[in-house]
Amino acid sequence: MFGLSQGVGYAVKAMACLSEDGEAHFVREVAECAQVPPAYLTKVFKKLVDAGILTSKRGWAGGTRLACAPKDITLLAIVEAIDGKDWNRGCLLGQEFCSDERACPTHEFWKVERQAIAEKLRHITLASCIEFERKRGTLGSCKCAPTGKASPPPS
Amino acid sequence: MFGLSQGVGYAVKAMACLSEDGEAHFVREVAECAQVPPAYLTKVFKKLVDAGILTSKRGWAGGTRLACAPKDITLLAIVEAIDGKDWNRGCLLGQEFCSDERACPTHEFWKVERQAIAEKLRHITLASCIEFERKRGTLGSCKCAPTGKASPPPS
DNA sequence: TTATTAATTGACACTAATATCTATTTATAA
DNA sequence: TTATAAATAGATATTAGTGTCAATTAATAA
Repeated sequence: MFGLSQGVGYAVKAMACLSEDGEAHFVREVAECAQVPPAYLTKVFKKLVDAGILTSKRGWAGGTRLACAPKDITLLAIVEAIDGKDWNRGCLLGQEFCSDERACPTHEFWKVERQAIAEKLRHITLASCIEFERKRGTLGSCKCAPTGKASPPPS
Repeated sequence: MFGLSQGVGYAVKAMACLSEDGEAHFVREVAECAQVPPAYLTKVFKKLVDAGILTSKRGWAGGTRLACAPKDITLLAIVEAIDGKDWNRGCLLGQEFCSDERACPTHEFWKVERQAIAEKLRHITLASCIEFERKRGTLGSCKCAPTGKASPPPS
């Protein structure tokens, strides 16, 4: 009721896994590594691909990978890709006709706050999230880890 | 996706109408004045009554009124009544195991921000909302206005 | 006591976010 | 070319918030 969508949380966890080696990985592997619903993650990844944050390739030896370095992917970009550009628009109290000209009691406060939140998300990159995810302890032990890149099945 | 519930907005508008004269009014009158769905407003009012913010009386010449003066009703109390005490709990990025010990990149920032939001809502009272609602121009012309108290039908 | 009134209660739609499943499309190995 | 693999697309299920409706309960005038 107050915060970002579940999809954003899934995206952050999953992309932290992808950050490990910069290689392409299968959605099901990433989902297992990040412990998020695999089928739902395909929908989340689609939005990130459309936003140009991830790239994907179909078919044999396909997969999904980061479009650029983790330090160049901001949380704001991820949030906008998943929740839309208007994710933090609107009056805190939900008043339809709240504006600069006719301001609700929280208007000025909220204008500053939501801008601060957006700026914070703009300056935190995916790189910062890796350390957090590492503390989960699973990052190095799943197929997304450098030692287990998305290799085609043995021929 | 990012903000308070619709119910909070309805509550603020409706209680601003009730603030006009401090008298009891019928839900349907308040709903018309505030231009919110009447049937849904009964649900919202029920939560406010349970929280002790409104009082209600059934039957002939019944109605709903503020339990205390507008200046003594904070937005925080309204929000907690409608969205629950945990309305701003949890990690901004939705990470289940985010904590002081294992902090996500937004943890400290968000801890400060959400506290600031709660404090802001704690110090804004319903009295502050009346002026905003007055600018809508409808407050003085509906049955919630002082001249049109919830009078029993003419006998 | 009886009728009327309005809040209360519970059951039922509608919508968006979340979540799953199947079919299709695309890319590659063989 | 054929078979296979994996993303993509589309249909459907689930849940919570939103919203409506009808039956019930409580209060008061008569």
